[in-house]
Amino acid sequence: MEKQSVTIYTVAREARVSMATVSRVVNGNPNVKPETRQKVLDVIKQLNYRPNAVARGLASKKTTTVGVVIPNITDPYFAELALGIDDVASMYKYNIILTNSDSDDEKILKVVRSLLAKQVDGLIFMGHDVSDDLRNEFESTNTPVVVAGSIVNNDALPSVRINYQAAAKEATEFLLKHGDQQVAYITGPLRYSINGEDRLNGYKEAMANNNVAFNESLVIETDGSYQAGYAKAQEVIEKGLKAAYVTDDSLAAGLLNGLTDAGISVPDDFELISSNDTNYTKVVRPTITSITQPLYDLGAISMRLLTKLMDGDDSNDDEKSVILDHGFVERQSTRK
Amino acid sequence: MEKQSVTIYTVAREARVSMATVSRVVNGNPNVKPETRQKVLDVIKQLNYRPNAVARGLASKKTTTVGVVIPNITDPYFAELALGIDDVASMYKYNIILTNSDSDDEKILKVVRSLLAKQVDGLIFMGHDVSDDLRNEFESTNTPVVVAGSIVNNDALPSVRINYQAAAKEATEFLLKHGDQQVAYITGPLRYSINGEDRLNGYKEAMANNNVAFNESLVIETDGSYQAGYAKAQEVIEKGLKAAYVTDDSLAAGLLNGLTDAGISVPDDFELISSNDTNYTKVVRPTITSITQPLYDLGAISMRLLTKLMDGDDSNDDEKSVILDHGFVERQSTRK
DNA sequence: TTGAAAGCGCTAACAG
DNA sequence: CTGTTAGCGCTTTCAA
Repeated sequence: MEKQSVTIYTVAREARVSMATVSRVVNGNPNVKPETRQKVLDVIKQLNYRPNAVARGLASKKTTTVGVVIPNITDPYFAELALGIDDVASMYKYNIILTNSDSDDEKILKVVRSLLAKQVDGLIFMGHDVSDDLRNEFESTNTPVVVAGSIVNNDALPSVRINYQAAAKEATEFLLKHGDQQVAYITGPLRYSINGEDRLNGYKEAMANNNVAFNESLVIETDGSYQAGYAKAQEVIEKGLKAAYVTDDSLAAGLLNGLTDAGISVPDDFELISSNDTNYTKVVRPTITSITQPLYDLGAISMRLLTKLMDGDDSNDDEKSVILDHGFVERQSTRK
Repeated sequence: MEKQSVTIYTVAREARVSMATVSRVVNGNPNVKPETRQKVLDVIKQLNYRPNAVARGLASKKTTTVGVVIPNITDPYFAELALGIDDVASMYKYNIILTNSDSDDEKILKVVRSLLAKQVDGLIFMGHDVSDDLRNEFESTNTPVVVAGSIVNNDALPSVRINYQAAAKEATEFLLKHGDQQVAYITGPLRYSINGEDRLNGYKEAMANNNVAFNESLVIETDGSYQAGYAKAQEVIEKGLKAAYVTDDSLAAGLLNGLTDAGISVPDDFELISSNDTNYTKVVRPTITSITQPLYDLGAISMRLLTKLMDGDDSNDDEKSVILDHGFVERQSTRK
């Protein structure tokens, strides 16, 4: 009992007009006599006609679909951005092909190619890194690309982010001003420029500003996970550290819980500041003092920027990159 | 400097073969002489030819894309399912159009229609409810649909889930056996059948089994959010309650923190069990005892089932619905 | 205001 | 093993 599909041709025949006319009314073209329009509309409703977006895409070379690559949907940081992206996308009548990249360069390349093959009108890339092959791919396509959050070393591409270096500097100085001389820098992979350059530079800058020598052994690298944070509590205790600026909320939450479970009292015995202001920082106890980022807006504005690019609005090449304001919120993981 | 797009025709001409042959090579059709294949492959590489998936979709009536509707990406429960879906999808070479529905019936209908217009090969629906219009939509399309998690009143549609009633019953009985006679049922919206029927029935069943009368005032309805849980702590304290089975992890986490911040000690003064075993239950302190669900698998198996349906494998109509095993894990929010 | 007709780039018989 | 030929369902000139 396969339903017979009703096409634009069926409608045209039934309404005794041409396909062109049907196409016009479907697309809201004003050059149609009201009576004709009504007649067509009636037939469309009666037949329950639904335009085939694939055919439309082929003919018009627009798919009203944008690709979004995300390292991991279950990461609250990126999920929040994705929410902003999706909201604005649907506001502009775009659908989103969302693909997990697992931060794996091979897979990233694969999905980007697949997205491009599907003729997405634009692409939003979230990730920690842009490999050479990927950069190549982006440069050799006409499809506009926007980088959202997390990447900086990338002036070639339009991007939306905050000033990670300044934020890290402020967080570190906050700790320094509390008299913590040995502020650790506990981080996700340093090969990601956001960790290995921007934030680390901010950290160093704060140290320099306060005349405390940079100490390599205070830089503690992890994979950025909750588990890694939990496990590092031991090392932190052994080293007798008293404070840390942490680059990821999951990492910070893990560290916090590891410390607490080991009998260390935060913030009395240890002060902690994190970077992303995701739910992690608010759900744990004590809550975590953090740099704040407009997560939703980071995504929303990326998508908004992309719509402009897709509309061919290259007018202001100067503002291809958008830096949003960040903030800072004191919670319970630091002392008053 | 718009790049001239290279089509199958360009390749055919350059390789001095027909489009059909190029198509065969691209699609791995074995009926091509090795030398010819090589020649075509060379030209493809040289021209950097990429097949246009939209054209392919139009011609073949397959888009290798599936639609996924999700209430909210940032909800860890659904995000985990989405991860499973995406992994299996990419395993089977499908892309995913992921759309947030905000649990809004109007919007759900809109996105489902849009997905169908885009000729997705299949659809995975995550949500709390299926409105009449939506059910209608699903029934009048040939596109296979699988419901993943959360919905039960829906025997018409293939679905993948756990036995929510049995799980709720076990959780409630655990509390009852601890001597808590006044076990509250703190829930998200009761209009969702999963809360208003399945879990509630499990709760009642447990009460009946243990000869404790069902008490309407122990059923506390909320919107299911962390904030709602936090706020409800007050009411719980005023009512002098000592234990609760909670239907959502965010809700449970909020309640827990609300209680703790109000000076109530969990589990000494109050026992708490939650339902979904998301990160929430593991990150808070005390950690939350919970029903466990194979979240990732729920998604993965939904997608796997969908691939079968898309392949037209209607062979076993009997097992259209899959019920996965659930479990239970004791953590710190209940006494030993 | 409307229609005819030429594609969009590819797949899928069918014939050879 | 390979080529020819219709489409897939729609948009978009171009004329009328």
